[in-house]
Amino acid sequence: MAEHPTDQAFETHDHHHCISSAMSEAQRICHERNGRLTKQRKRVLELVWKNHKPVGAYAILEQLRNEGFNGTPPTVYRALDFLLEHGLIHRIECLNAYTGCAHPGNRHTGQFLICSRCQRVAELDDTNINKAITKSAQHIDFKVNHQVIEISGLCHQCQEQNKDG
Amino acid sequence: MAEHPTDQAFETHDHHHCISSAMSEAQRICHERNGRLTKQRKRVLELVWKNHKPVGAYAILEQLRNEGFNGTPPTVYRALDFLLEHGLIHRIECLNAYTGCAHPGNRHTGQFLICSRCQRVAELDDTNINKAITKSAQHIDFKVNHQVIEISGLCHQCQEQNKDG
DNA sequence: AAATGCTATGTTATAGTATAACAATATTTA
DNA sequence: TAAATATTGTTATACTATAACATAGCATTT
Repeated sequence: MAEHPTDQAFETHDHHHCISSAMSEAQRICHERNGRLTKQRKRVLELVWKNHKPVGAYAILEQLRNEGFNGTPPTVYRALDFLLEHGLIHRIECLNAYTGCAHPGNRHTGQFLICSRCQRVAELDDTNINKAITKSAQHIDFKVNHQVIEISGLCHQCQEQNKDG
Repeated sequence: MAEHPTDQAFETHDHHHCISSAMSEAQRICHERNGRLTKQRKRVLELVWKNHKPVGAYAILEQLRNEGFNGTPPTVYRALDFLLEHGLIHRIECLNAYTGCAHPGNRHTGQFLICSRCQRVAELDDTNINKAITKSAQHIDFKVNHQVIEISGLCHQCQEQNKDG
């Protein structure tokens, strides 16, 4: 866990690599934990990883239907629940949407920078933020279980483009 | 803004004081800004302040109806929007619920400790958390606009009571 | 007071997000 | 194979939020 772990989501990068790496990681993790990455779950994970923009459950549903999968809300929510449980995706509360986990393995809570212009989300895991929160919680003897940290604003690229437009 | 501003929400306290202080602050702020704290808006604010547990829009709606107010969703959401705009309440994203702002005045973003056992929420405004986030965002040139920081867990009192029960 | 413009509320309908409950099927284990 | 477990199918419904347009209230000017 770096002090300032720059996520590449806001930079130009080969996203195919993100996807394939996420998928093979998912395979590995599920195997390790005896979780079954079924066809539908796998496809939902791929759709979530399509890009770095969080995607809503009903958008996933529509995609699945287009592809001939069975599609009703429970199908999608079950797959999402599975993926959440195994730490393969995160839910972005302020968007009611889901995004691929950048560092899957065990269920953890991330910190998210959300660009309100391009919709991309970068996942951080900044030690200093975690420390500050832990310290503040300890101070009033609050036992932390889960964190939602979602920072909205403008990524570097979108700040530049706003100057142009 | 203290370094560890202990909010009293998790401590036993005279909540009538919270309410009356919140209401008079609201009056003052609205007057200052030429915002109209109408009868309905005022009543919604009171209901939000009923205790330190965030309350959903439809729970407010039901209360209003019981009291003979006109009640449809837009009525409630409009009141909530007004109160949010004037920094008198906060929305808790992970609960889809609303809670009174502990330090009203200008629209700001708080940090919330949410007890998953007693449902009470304490609002913090911890300098170190803010600093850590600012620093992390600056590092990748991300321009922060809004923060959602919601920490779920157990408050001191509920940790104790879990040992008993 | 009447006319005007603005703010707030009323009203109906609908969009968007998520889960309950039970049936059927597939997979693993005994 | 039978029993147990996990996954998926299916229908219905709950919960959260907003769009769109009509009406009413208040403030300012004339």
